[in-house]
Amino acid sequence: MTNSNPARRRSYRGQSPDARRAERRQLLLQAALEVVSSQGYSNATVRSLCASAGLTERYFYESFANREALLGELYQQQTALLRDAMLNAIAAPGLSTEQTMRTGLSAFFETLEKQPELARVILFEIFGVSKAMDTLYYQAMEEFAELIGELAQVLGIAEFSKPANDSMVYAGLVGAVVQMARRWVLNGYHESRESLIESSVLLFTAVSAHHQRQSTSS
Amino acid sequence: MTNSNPARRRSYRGQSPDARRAERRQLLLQAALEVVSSQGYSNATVRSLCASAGLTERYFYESFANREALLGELYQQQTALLRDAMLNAIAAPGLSTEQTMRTGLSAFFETLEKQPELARVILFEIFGVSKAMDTLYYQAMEEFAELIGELAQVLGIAEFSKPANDSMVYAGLVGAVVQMARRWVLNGYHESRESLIESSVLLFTAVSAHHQRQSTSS
DNA sequence: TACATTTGACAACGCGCCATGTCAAAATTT
DNA sequence: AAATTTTGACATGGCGCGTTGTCAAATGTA
Repeated sequence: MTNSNPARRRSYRGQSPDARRAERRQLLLQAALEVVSSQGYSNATVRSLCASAGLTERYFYESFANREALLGELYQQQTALLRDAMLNAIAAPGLSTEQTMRTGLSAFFETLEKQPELARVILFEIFGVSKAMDTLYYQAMEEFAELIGELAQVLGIAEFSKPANDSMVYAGLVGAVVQMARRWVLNGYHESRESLIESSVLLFTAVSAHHQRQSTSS
Repeated sequence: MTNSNPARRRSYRGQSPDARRAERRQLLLQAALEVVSSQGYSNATVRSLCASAGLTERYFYESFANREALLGELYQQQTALLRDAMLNAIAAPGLSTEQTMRTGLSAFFETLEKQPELARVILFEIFGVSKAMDTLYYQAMEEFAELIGELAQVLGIAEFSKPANDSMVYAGLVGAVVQMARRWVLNGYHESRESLIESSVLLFTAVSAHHQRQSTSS
């Protein structure tokens, strides 16, 4: 039995107990990324995850309450990677409206192309796992929509004419880009990344231009 | 044991064996719609489906090979309902481009609002069930995108400037509308249907107008 | 070297489900 | 009424999984 007395905890392989725990946790997350992206969530059993991580079941429950908790962590981790890539891209100073859109979308598709496991988890394997998981997904979609909304504010293209609803339009744009990405991944990245970027920029540009025209013609 | 000799098959309740089979099949499909939309697919076990249909397990396997086959039928049935509603709406003669878009989208959101069980199944419960199920979903999305493409041809707004990809743009539009619908349903249909229609029409109009401008300015 | 902690391999329990089977009661025909 | 088909209620087997537990081997400490 593991001794919980702190005075008795030992170093192993030159690592403290906490460091070993953290390492095992990372191994499990890495294994989850591999197994879930290649075999699907339903085949990512505790046994297969542990086997892939080179650990035994006990260490699974050391770091995670259950399978769902692990996938939740994985999803949040991968979503953060994607979001950060996009935020870093558009943080460059002096970008025009269209350049901002193109840069952000470019980072989005580039990340999905260079990290296909991330793409599978975020775009496909997250669904139908559980209510809590679905909530995570819809929250992430909402966050991306809000990000677009904030950018629209800064870029001065917000507030569409009633009765259209701004945040609904932004949600729609997110849905459009995500659907394009799904199609892209599903077809084995057959089309060029450039093509994806241009198709999505076209949508954003169209909506932006439409807004300009409406607000100047009124 | 059921006698397979046709000469020995009897009428019951004034219905032929085939008619009774068909009725039981419909009962199961109706039960699937209710149970899946209210409890989710994972809770739609063979037992609960049969209990809701007022039948016993044997009759489940009389009409369907397994749970997945039933949900597949259900999905195709509900998707057909939605598609037909839209096709009937835009079949009205003498509609302008914008009227066609508005009419089709109006039928889309109206169907989802008046048939919330259909909405749950089509927009949420279909995911993560199985590979075959996912394929059905992506095929349906592709069909809707192709429908938009055909309409664009007829309305003369197809062929965007390269390197954007037409069918990818159409897929994006489908993704946008579906995402809007999901948000709407998820928030308990809080917004008015009119608002949803206008937000989605805005996207379509923007893309259409963008195309007109690009092709006339070249 | 003696001892305690950590680790890995694996067994074991309980659970729910799918799928099939059993059997008597109900319904219909002859 | 007797015989046969159909039906409904329920039992059973088989399977995989999550989760906990056992125990010896490996690795560290004193």
